[in-house]
Amino acid sequence: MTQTDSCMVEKLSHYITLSEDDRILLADLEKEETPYRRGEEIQHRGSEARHLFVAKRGWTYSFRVLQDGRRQIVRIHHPGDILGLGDLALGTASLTLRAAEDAVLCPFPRSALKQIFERSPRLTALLFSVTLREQVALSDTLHVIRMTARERIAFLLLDLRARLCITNRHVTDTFRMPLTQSDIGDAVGLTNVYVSKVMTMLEAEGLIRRTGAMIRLVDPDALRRMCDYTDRYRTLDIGWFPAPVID
Amino acid sequence: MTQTDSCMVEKLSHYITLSEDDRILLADLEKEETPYRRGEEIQHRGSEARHLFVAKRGWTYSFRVLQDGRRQIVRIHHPGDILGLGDLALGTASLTLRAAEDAVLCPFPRSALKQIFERSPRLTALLFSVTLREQVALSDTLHVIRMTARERIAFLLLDLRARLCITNRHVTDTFRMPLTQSDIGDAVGLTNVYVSKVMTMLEAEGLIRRTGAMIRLVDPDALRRMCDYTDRYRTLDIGWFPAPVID
DNA sequence: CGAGGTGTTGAGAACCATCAATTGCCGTGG
DNA sequence: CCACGGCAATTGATGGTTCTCAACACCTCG
Repeated sequence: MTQTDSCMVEKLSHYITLSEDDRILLADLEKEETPYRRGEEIQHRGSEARHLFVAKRGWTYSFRVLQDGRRQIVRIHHPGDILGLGDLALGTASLTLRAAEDAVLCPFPRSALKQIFERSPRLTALLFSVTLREQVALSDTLHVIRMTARERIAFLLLDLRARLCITNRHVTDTFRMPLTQSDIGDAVGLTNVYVSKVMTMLEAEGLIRRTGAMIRLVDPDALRRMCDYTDRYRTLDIGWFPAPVID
Repeated sequence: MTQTDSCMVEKLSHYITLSEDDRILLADLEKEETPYRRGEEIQHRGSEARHLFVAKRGWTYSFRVLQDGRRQIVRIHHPGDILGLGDLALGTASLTLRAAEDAVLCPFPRSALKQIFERSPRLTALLFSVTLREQVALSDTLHVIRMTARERIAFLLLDLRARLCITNRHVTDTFRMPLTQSDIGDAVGLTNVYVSKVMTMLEAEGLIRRTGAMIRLVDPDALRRMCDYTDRYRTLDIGWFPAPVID
């Protein structure tokens, strides 16, 4: 039972040692499973945000449609992420959530968070920190969206890789990319046409290598210098956390 | 002593009734005061984020410098805001913090948060929610930065007004704007030159009116339609909050 | 009175968008 | 097995929004 079959627990254990009670609280979030097909809408902007989700399998993303029809993808979600937290403060979904490929999510009610807040200050602090880091990631996106197209693409690739490394330690420089070029464009503020042109250029320059749905960062250091990338996911400052509750 | 002389307490009281212990916990954050001069740097990106701040007087902003020297202002802070929360997860400041005008901040150590997490789940939930809303605000910024220059400026003005309304109920359509046009440009991804051109246009069209440092939104509805603005600050969903602790 | 910051205005250039056409791939159905 | 449709990616020509550079007016403050 202490065996980890949840990528969320695995992801969180990367930062602190979870108590038995913490694991029980977290297991509660993954009781239920719902599958979604590629392209399917999971939650619509404006709808009541009744529950949150733990991502179990497959990539998903949150986006918003501009008045002229273009999309802005705000965040790409991976297995182990908690989805819909941002809307907790509003009660209404501020973004539309969609499956980028076939995916499985675990919906859970908001009251489950109440349990966590009341029973484990330490786990609460961890969830708080993870949320804060998402915020930093958003401000990074805001920063990179003002750079040139090349730099934006480089940033996106490095960031995806860094995030995949947390749950999957043996991800090094090659990973699977289930997003279309339109998705990529909507994430960094470019058209699919220009994404194609830039990626073709990057490949011609020997910085990346594409084979099917796999992508390889041939020269990650060059990419990093290009867009001034810093990995936000490797560590988390837990110095200020409350001590574990003594049972 | 229950008299509110803190704009942070006033801001938070806008959403829930604070217990006596909550007020004590919050008062602890504002024990110390530090003044800053207009343009002065409060915290530098990369430095150790030793403490957080409560903004007491004056506008400040967090920004990051691009490789070519341009700035991206990520967030504009008003009195009553808590500054530096985002960096709590990293231990290092991810953004530089600067005073947009003469300002007074209250620095407090991270351990003060530990107190709050341990003693008041309800106040913790409130701080968590306020943070989540900042996150939504950031995703709004990401959204608006893909629109045209006119729309970006309209959004910024509406957003500033909505935020000022929380602490200052009688702010209606006229408010003081201490930011330079360079600041405004850096906040929404434009040059000071273009900000000037757009604002001159907006004024010629009768949408806004400038007199000195004051700005008046003459036709807020037209501005709202223009950039699809929604006010995030009026309410907060507190339905899931833990119950107050019984003393 | 001079200096520096702030805002305004104009001319030209750049980056990326838009539009359009083509290729390749895959799953579907005849 | 092949024809077909649709999606994804590619490539080229043209154009627009905003940037860059530059000059000037205004105000405040030393």
